[in-house]
Amino acid sequence: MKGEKKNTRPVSADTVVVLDFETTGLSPDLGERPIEVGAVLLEAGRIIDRFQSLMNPGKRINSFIEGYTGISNAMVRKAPPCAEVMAEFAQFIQAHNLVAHNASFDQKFLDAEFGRINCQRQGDFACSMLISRRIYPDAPNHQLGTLVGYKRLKSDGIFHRALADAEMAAHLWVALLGDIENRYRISRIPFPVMRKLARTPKASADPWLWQYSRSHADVKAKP
DNA sequence: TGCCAGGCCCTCTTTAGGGCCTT
Repeated sequence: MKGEKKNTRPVSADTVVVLDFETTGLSPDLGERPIEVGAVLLEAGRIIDRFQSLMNPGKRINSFIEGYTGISNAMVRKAPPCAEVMAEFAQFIQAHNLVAHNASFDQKFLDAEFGRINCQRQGDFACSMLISRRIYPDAPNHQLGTLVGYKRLKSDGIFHRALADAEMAAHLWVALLGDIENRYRISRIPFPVMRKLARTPKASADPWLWQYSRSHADVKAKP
């Protein structure tokens, strides 16, 4: 698929790229590589562009990953190499801020692959999983698929494929923003505040958000 | 041959251990 069109959307406070990697394993430090990347560009809570590509990791995919993702060695054999795909992906994400579910995982792989092609990430990462743990403490668990069901979010029923997971994470991100803004009566919560929320100790996240709400009363009232 | 990550978060904690989450 790649980008539906060349992404020239200007970076703004209202744009964020939600991304997901499928990989050969858990850690690039152990030589694992991506086999697929999927991402969507959100603008003011709406998906306005998509990116998806398989890539050839230059190593065999083990049977667990083949079963887990449905991505086979035969599928990636004819795919472009990681370096080519990641160079295109860098054009897609530009300097937009980034979101992923368990972002530390995707950040590791993105930075490792960008390092291989001498490319530098400009946007900051926020983690929908860490924020979900703070905003949805009563969810059965905080796996992406569970949260999609818990919040009755849109899903095409495909899991563990990069674009499908990125789209679900995007819907979750929009739900988080809406629920925080409604619960704490904040008109628009900035991306840096979401990043700070993810790093706020879980037990103090609720009072911290109320404090933030009170200190930003000038933007509290919704039209 | 067998094993391999790492940050977060809770608790039977803090001089630690184990589950969660990502593939």
